[in-house]
Amino acid sequence: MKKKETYESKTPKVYKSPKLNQSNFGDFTHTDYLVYLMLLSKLGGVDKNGKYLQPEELKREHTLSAKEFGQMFKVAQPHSYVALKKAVNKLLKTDITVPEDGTNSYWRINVCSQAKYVKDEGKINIKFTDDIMPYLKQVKERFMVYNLADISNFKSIYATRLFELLQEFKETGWMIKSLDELRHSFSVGSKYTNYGHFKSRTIVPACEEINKNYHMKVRFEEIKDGKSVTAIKFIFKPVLVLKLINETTGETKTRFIKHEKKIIDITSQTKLTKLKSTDKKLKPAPKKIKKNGGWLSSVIKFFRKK
DNA sequence: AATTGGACGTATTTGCGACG
DNA sequence: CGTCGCAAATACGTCCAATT
Repeated sequence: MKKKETYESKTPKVYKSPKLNQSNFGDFTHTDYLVYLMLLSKLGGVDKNGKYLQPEELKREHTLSAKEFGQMFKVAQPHSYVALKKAVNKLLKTDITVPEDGTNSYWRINVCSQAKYVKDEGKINIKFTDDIMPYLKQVKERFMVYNLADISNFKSIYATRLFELLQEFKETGWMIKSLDELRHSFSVGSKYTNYGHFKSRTIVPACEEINKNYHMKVRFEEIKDGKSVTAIKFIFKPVLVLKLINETTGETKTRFIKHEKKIIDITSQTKLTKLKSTDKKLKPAPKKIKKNGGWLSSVIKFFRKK
């Protein structure tokens, strides 16, 4: 029954460097963005030993079918074709903007150099550019990976983006972003110049939607400089990190205890009023796990300095 | 004078079924 | 697999009155 040497993860995962994660994606609609993410999930990967593949080893050309897209995001059949078609246009026309380290400059890069919609087969072929590859380099520090399925229930792009941003800090439990950074990552452009509008139309609904789907308890505080808000501090339940040590071999492993997914009652889904804080608490992670084939584990929390 | 929050009308997206 | 077209849901721009 057990299968070894899997090259492709059964659950599609998105691999990104923080910079790519923080990038601005122009005028992608939510569906365009999902197509882009799904393509990214085909790009990254691990080898048979579970090691991340480095850019040189990655395949550049990928195919995405309307069917698999529809299944992943529960998009009705006819619509997924249209979605792919439109996304092809966007992917070719739009470039993404990535902040450069230590400066206020931005790089604008194209995601793909070729894209085609294969008629009668309902799929797209795209070829990623050289420019995006460095951002897929798997460096240990804060490299982020998450399951595509994790975001499949989000309806708004801001929820998706906020969720992605929070993934970088999932072990920390909080994240501070300046308004400018947020506006950049949310790609709002010149929209919502009024802070109140920005808040009520992006930050608040995004937090609500994430909490609707996960026991994550995201909330935020406004950080003010004088009277005006300049940054937002997001606070949420961090994931637990289990460090496993094999006493006999001295080998170590790391396990993450993710946020529990909420089960959404489909019957009441149409009009979800604000969820009361009767949410079940996260199952407390065991402080000690019994010896299990030589693996002894203890809970270690990691803190990261900002 | 400049900022904010609410409200409202319009434009854009999305969901869905019929159908070829 | 793919098109069409309509209805519902969201997103967005803008105006206005209250606030500082």
